[in-house]
Amino acid sequence: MSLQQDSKPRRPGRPRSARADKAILRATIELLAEQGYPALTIEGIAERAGVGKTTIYRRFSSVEEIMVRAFSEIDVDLEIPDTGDTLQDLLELTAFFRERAATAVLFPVMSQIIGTALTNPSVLKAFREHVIQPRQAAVRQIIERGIARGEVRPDVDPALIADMIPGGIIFHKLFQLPADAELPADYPGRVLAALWDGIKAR
Amino acid sequence: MSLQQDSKPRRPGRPRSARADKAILRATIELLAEQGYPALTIEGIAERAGVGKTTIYRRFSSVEEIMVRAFSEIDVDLEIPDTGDTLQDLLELTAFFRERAATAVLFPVMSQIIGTALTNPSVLKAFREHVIQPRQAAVRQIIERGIARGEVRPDVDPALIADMIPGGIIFHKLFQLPADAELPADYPGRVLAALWDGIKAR
DNA sequence: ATGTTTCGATACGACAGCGTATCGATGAAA
DNA sequence: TTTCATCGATACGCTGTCGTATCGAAACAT
Repeated sequence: MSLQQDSKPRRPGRPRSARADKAILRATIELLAEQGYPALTIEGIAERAGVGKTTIYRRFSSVEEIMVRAFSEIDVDLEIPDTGDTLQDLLELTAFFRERAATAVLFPVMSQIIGTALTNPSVLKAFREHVIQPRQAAVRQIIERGIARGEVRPDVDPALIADMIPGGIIFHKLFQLPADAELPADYPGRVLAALWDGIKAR
Repeated sequence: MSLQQDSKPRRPGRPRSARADKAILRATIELLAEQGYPALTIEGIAERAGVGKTTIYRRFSSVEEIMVRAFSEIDVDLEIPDTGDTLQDLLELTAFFRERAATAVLFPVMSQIIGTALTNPSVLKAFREHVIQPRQAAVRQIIERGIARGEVRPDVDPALIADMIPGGIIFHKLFQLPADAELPADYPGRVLAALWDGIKAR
């Protein structure tokens, strides 16, 4: 038995192109963000990625599979603020959320995922795991740190706050702002002003 | 000039069927909620409504037009609680939101609208005007009443609260709960517990 | 050099939904 | 009774996407 048996089976022939891999995933995210799920066809992805349909079908068997993979590859360049002050940490994290909600990619992608969730639960699942959960974990961690330091009331549910901060932001952008408008820069501060007195230690 | 000139032009021939009108709009909402936007085709609506395609094309020129009309017809059976106590009013209204979010119709329809908004802004607009705005106005009215009574801090922004309450609920249901799960009955109370100390008068 | 696999490109038949046209029947006004 | 738009039903050609097959060129191991 070779020691490399399952780590590097090394099949013969021309290796799969890593370039094509990236181009497919990139084209998928971009198409989804720019033109929406209905435009996300195999042929459309292939054309945008500069790749043959064959190359896609050799890797994936459906658009949904490509999306799931694309979300798995999203880099979570998410740093959890740690200034020593809970309110300041929350402010910085919320400002980061606002900045990302303004991004030309993340917000439209999320909207498409929401719409598609009814018929594609696996796509929603991947988005939850790779995009939503890290962000919510960041909120929870800050709150838990605050509780440990005595800055936050111990009976505050971190998960609830992790719903309300992004929930408020997303709702505002979805249903209040014009489609092309950005969230006001003072919105994070206003959200936290409404919440902080309810959760801070007394 | 006839006095009835523009109120009842009364064209000759067989009148449009009000029965068909209702069946089309009803089938549209149901199809959207059950199978999603991709399944919302003219032929699908016609079949479900028990109506000929001709009958639809005589009234609408696209699926989007039907959706806009369908939202305009949604009955806003929304009563604004008025118990004399602001927190109690908010609790009752939030409980109503929770109940509706559990509905088999409203929540999935909203999800489809969000997904479709990128390519169909007019549909989003109609949904905002006929579904979202009345609900947000209810929150705002309760808050403003509370401010007038001195129960709520005068510097609280009613619109912000009107974002955060439904935003938190929707976010939780979208990204936290399993697809078929209902919001816990105590969720409204927990949302308000987090907010109330931040907005109540001191 | 040879063998094997992937590359991008292209062609194929199948299918679904589009928007239009046409049908005889229906319902209300004149 | 006559007139006429609407009724549900059905057929039409068009288009876009599907998934598959096939091509010669390219890439890597032996």
